[in-house]
Amino acid sequence: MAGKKKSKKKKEEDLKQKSLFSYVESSKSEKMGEEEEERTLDEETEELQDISEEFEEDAEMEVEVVQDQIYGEDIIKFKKAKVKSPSEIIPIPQDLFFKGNDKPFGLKEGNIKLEKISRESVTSKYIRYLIQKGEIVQNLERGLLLDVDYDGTQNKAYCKFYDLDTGEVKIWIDTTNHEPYCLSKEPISELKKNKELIGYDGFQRFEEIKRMDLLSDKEIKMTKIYGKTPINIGGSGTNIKNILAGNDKKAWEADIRYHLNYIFDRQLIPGLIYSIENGTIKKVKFKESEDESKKITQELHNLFKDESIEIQEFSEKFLDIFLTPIPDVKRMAMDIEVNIGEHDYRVPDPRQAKQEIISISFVATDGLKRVYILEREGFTYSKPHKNFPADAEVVFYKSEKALLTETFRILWKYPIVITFNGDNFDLNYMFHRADKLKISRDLNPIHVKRGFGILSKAECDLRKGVHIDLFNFFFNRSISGYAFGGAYESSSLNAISDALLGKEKYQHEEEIHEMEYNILSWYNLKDSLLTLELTKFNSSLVWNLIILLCRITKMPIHEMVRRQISTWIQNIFYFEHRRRGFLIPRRAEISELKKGGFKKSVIEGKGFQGAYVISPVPGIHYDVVVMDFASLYPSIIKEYNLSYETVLCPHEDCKDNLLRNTPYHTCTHKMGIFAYVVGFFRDIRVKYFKPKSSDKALSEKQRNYYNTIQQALKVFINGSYGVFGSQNFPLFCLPVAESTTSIGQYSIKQTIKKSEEIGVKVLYGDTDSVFLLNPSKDQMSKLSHWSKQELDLDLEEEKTYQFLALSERKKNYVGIYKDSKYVDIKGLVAKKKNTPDFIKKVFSHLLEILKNVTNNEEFSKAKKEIIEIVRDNLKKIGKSDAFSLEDYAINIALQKSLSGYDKVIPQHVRAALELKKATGKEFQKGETVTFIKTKGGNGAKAIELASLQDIDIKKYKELLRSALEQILDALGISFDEIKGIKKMDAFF
DNA sequence: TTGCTCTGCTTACC
DNA sequence: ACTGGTAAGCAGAGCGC
Repeated sequence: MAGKKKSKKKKEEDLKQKSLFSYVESSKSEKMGEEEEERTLDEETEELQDISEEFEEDAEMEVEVVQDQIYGEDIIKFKKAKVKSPSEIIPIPQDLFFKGNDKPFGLKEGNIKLEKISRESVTSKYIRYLIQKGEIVQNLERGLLLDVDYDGTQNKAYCKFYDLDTGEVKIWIDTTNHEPYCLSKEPISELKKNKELIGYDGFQRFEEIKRMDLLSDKEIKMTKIYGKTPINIGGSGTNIKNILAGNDKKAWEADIRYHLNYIFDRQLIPGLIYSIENGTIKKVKFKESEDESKKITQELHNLFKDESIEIQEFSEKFLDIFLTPIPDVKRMAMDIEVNIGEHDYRVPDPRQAKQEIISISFVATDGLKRVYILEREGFTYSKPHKNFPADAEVVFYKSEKALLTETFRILWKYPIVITFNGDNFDLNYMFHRADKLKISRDLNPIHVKRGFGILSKAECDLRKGVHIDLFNFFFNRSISGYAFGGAYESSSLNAISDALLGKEKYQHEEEIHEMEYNILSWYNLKDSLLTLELTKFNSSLVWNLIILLCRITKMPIHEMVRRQISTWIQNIFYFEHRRRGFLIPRRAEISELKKGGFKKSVIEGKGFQGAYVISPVPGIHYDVVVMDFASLYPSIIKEYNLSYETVLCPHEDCKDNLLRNTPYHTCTHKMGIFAYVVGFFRDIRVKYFKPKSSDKALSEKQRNYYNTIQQALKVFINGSYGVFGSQNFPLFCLPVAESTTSIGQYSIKQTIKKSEEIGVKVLYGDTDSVFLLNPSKDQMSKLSHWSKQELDLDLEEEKTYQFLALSERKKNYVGIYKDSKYVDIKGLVAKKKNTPDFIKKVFSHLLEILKNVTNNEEFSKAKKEIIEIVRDNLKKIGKSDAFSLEDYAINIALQKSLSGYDKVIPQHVRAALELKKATGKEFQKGETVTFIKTKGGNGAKAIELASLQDIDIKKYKELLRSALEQILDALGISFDEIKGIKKMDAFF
């Protein structure tokens, strides 16, 4: 137990003030007891944690107690349930069975007759049904805008609003007569000569308009070419874009999907609140009259009063996305279990939907807790599992068709449905399974869309409600990395709920298909409980984050949760272009005008040169202060006015306004679009929401909310530079990326120079930081002031190490914080997740000893101990009583699919292939293979197939040696000296 | 077979 | 549809001896 606790604690430190998670952890204990719901759930987990107790009463289970080698805990493993003789089988009580329900639902409700339209999407049909029923919303007081999409049958955009007064989803169809279009720089008179265009069936009409062309910094006349449908603009096959291209003419803004275009033109902000009056939508202004919001508005106005007019104007326009309170909504989580055959390790294919669905659970914010279970032969009824909540119900079904039909009834009812991996599994599976079971499509609430791109992952939406697949959201690299600070290592429900909620899934040894009803129902319900809880914990932090991200990105919820940072940022900038009447440039326009490439990258094959890493001064250092530039790249982008239109701008008088350390100049007339958008996000976060998030004068709930905003902003601030530097970003501009990093290099190099000038030794630094040897307060403030003055950047004190061990390796060090004594390990092999546990254990042992070192005398003492430990452990490798098989396990992720390895076949791939052959287990891209290094054969064996005798002792000794060498190096201990006793004596 | 270099692959840091 | 570059370290592959 001790070991586990420690690792948790380290994590906390790591994340301090870096993630939402840190906030979660610290606030959890205070909060308990405050909220009724939270408490019951926590109690449940308490009970859950004691699994041993839980199963002592269960006579059918054979319990095996194993000493866990990693944490020294007693882990209980369950053996398969014993096979029962038929006489033991207890029937399910009749009153627990589903009793039938004839009430019509879905499109069957209301006796509406709809004509058939071929190739119509299921959602389009539903919208026709609503139209005929007169249920398209015309009046709505307060609706949270969740989704915007395009309906092919009506050829119009439509919106899904969550009615805050009734908790229902209301669908509204565009009443503004918005039409699909693209732009051309040709005048109408020229375009009229294009017979192909004029004669094209999808062509509608021309309109002369004006746009600001940022690249030339001129307002230009353009022609808006309207098409009949979005497909006529830039779909596949013949369309206006292609007709223009065929005539050597170019189309602008033709590749933007219609519903996004609609959002841009109408300046809709998903996640904000709208009213509808006689079919017309209007944004509901947040109540400025309230004292609190008045105060905040005033504070924010003051904050930006000295900034550029671009930033002031932008902030004016978008303050309400942060200030409008986020309503909590009614929502339901669900999860299904299917009957996977014995020894079948493959994930069932949702499109085939071959296996029967045996259990479905529902948990909702309105208190619903329910499991539908299919009656199957050979399974025994018993009273509910001990931890099964008293307020949850179980309903048994004799037929799978009835079970699924009743599930659909529930799905139509809830406005928001939360799943974990519902896109690729649950919803997808149910949709196809329903077809197989011949359940009418009119009852089926699910809309399966083929995803875009080569991978073409499925996207499952609801015809009426809104589906949020949390897997998608948590899997998002920016969310896991920036918002949650890497708190969870894999994007499994188990890992995420463990990390964020401190709760785990129900652990099971038996296969799902052989679980008794009581186990199955609890297992199934637990998943839904966790899934819903993930959106509810910490005052609905995740839900708030989702809505906030919709507001910032201006993306409909269904799209926001499924796209990555690059699409988010792209959308923000497209929206902003349209808002200000700027023409969205074509990718090629930028790259032809602004070629760049003045310096090669350090690593071959990379697009441009990146950051500078200072060579460390090896050895032991005491009292090392780390100073770093606060969000270096975003600051540079703002302060140096970097944007695709400002860098290498066309103005003659800007040409001598050279950017430091680059051959490029930047604009002196206007602030660039990248610069003011990123600048605004950065400023409002650093100067306002971040301080507010830890302002003790505020209530915890308020701080919580500010923290969520602050984290959401961080996602964009940290992600923006990476996106700007990506060739795939449509506004990519190489000189912008190069200038950002080049100015960064300049800044850190100048800082080293300056430090040395004022007599401070720089020991190390990476990208945006300098490690200073025992600087005085005065020296530090001197540096800070100098940086603000000379570089326009904030250089701040970040942390102090009482002890720092550097080797000659970059990105590798061990330091101990001065105040908290927290051990900060960077880069060392022992920290990597592919390092065997036994090495990590030895390593942490060494660190325990180093923890107390504050001077050289203590250090010599520690040295002796360390040598003993290392020698001792080297001997232990391979001894049967020393380490377990799991201790030797190496975890390596597959970066590609198994078949993608054509050049070399690494160990983990060989192990995976062997396991696949032996058991049929398929490994997907991104999955982690756990294997052991073995003597002979493959050199590697999946842990499932290996035993302790197989391990390659020599290899493991070698691994331990090299892992420890990294730290021993810095401590001035050579490995040979540890091995030889004679030399050891000489050493001391 | 051994030693060496180069490259592929994975994971870390910022 | 897809955020960036820099660095370390292991292991496979190829090659000359």
